[in-house]
Amino acid sequence: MEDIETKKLIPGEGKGFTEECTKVLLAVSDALYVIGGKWKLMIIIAMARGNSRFTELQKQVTGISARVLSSELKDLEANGFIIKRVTAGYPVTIEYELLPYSQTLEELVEAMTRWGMQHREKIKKERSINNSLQDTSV
Amino acid sequence: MEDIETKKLIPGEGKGFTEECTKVLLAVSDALYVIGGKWKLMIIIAMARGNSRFTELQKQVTGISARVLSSELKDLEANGFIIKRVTAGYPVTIEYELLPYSQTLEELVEAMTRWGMQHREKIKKERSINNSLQDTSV
DNA sequence: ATTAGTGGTTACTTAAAGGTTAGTAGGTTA
DNA sequence: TAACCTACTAACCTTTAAGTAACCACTAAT
Repeated sequence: MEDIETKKLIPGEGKGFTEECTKVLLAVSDALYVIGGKWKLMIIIAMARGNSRFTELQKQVTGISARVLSSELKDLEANGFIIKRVTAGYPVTIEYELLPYSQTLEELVEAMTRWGMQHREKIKKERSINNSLQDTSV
Repeated sequence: MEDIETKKLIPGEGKGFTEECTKVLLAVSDALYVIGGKWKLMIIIAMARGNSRFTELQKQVTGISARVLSSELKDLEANGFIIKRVTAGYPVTIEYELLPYSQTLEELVEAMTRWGMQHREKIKKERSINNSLQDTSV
């Protein structure tokens, strides 16, 4: 896919293309470190779709518990993706808002969404083929 | 970002834009389920860069243990990303090859790589700003 | 006064992921 | 023959992620 031309071997280093590969590997593991895990992207997506209250998020992101949502929101705030906004008033309202930095994830989220949809389709097709071929097996 | 027009509430369902959001959420969680975790993408990247032997992969994907590499390779094979090829010969050689389906991940991997690099830069900048502002704090 | 909802926190527990060490079965090197 | 390399696997242990349940402070309705 990519062309391998640099190939400047450090004396003592193994066979070729280690450095360029290592850079990519590092970047991907950085990304996974910050937005990996089951919930972080899901919360950001739900927020991008208009959910900003704690209970809204808990309903939209099905399966998440209050404890996990709470701690994930703190992580996301610490990493500069969201901000917690407390509005004083008769009922104090708390809202979570996306910060501009969360928009840098758009491309990634879209790519992941496309791939996930595509993959689900693939699995569905495979299952139907398998079912029609061997229907009697356990 | 996206326009909200469908809004066909199922009677009994909550307030708006739940379905479109749910689709995206489902797709993303599907993707995370298959390629999430610390290692799967890293292994695919290392393979795309020319590594095909077990020990090569273990060297390139720094930090992975033999046990984990072995089980991840099995997962990747079961999901149709790679194939294990055993070549009979005086020393039997075992090679792992990417299957065409792994190419569907290209867009996603590129997006993740770009984001990861960008993020590392951001952190670096933030750290240098903080250091120059308050250097004496604990 | 009781009940219910919001927005959490804390403590406890379980489940999953990953690491460590050792060992095996084959082959090669010296 | 000993020591080392490849490609693992098994057993065991630690760490992290996530789930459960209870509880708190506040509001609002009955």
